Amino acid sequence: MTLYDSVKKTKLPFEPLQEGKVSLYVCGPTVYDDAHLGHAKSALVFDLLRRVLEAEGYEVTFARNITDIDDKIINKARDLGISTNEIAERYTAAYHRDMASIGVRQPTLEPKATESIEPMCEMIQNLINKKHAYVISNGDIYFDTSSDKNYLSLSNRQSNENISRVERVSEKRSEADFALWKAVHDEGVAFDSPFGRGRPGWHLECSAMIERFVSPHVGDYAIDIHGGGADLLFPHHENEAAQTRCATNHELAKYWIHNGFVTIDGEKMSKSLGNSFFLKDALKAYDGEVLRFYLLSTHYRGDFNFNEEDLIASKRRLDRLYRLKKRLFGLTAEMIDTEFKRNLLQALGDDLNVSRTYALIDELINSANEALDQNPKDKTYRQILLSALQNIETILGFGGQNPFEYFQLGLDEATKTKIDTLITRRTEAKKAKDFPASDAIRDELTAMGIAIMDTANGTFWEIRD
RNA sequence: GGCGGCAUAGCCAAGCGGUAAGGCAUGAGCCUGCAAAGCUUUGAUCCCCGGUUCGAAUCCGGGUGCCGCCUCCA
Repeated sequence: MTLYDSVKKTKLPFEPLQEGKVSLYVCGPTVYDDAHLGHAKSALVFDLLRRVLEAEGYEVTFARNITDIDDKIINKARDLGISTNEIAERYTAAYHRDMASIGVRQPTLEPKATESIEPMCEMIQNLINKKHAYVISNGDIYFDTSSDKNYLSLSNRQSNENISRVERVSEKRSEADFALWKAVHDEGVAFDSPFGRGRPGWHLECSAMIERFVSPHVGDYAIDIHGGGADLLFPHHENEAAQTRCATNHELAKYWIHNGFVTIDGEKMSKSLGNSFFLKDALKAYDGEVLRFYLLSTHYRGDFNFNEEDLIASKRRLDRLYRLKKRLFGLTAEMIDTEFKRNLLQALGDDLNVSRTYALIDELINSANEALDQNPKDKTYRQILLSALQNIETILGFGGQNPFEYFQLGLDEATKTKIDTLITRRTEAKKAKDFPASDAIRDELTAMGIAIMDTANGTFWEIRD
């Protein structure tokens, strides 16, 4: 397969460090608030990449960290009058719950910053020994960016001299130098270390965890693929890369993958604009699977402008998949190697070309409906179709629900019973050729937001949006 | 100011030099007691200007317009 490397700025054939194995690390959330649609998009992109790599036969080590200690967490804990642990646990659980609802699988490794202090200290010591880091009088430890001749090569910047001069620390050797360790002298949240009480810098966490928990330690790179949102390229990934390069003498990642932003009305979500859209709120209005299908529907590198019209159009597209699944209902899956699967992997293997992938699915649905109209009883063909749907479910993570329940989500049993009763009465009226009566019942159902469809196998119903 | 991305039918969106995928919406037809679902069908020369080429949405140059990073950020 090929992947677009956002550092080399070109699509490259993917060749893993180790035969048949892939190490993939993605920057996860800082757990101080609920996940928004941007977190969802990023998680979905790398969940898809992981599934595709697995479908290609790779053994994938997929790591996604949890930053569970950070100024934002500390501030929130102070505002709410509870401990940082409570905040971190609350939002870690929320993150897991929200991601599960859109079909994001748990990573194989999920290291937490607070449980990785020791490897971080080891890396700091290493950097100090190699003169890549220095301690200032208050105990803070900084990375010396001038000591890394490749600094800024990742983000392709010329110099960092024109950055804004907020919070000037006079003892820093260069404005570009960043903290590896921040000494804590009061009663604040801190960890014991060989450098005294303090807290680790954010950038350090990823480098140290990768080195300790993820890297297979073969070849010129720590891991195969490092991913994250496009806004992390600088300074976060630049700094990670520098730390790893200087501490270990190998580069951090062979491939860098960055996903585009989710925007609302064309603008990036941010606290200051007040246009954050939390995933949990989206889930109140839309099914998690529909959100997955929608958020995954355009290429991961481009920005994604979230809006309800497109989401509804997207849902209608997914509906077609489930209507086909209805037509196959009752068959037991019996996996057949399909040409469809090869086509699917070929499209996805081209830097996750989901547009082409979705088009393949649409074409499958179209040709399947046509063929089933012609020859509804072709058992072999039906098995092939079912296998294809199974492939979609495994690789793309949607289409796995019971097709009847998919169209009936959110309705209580009493309503469902009422609908069934009305349909039974209508069927009787139809049998008696009492069409005014049967149409009146259909109007009643329509008013309830229910659409019905008569088929050879009986009358089915769906919720209309 | 520095760096980067994007601009394709009403909307979303592929395309990576050889004559514009797919979906949603719309109009028409088939099917249906009538519908729904399904099927068929309807529509763009690709932001503008110049260049390279037998040939460009695709390459080069110059514009215009959006967006992002450079501060915590998926």
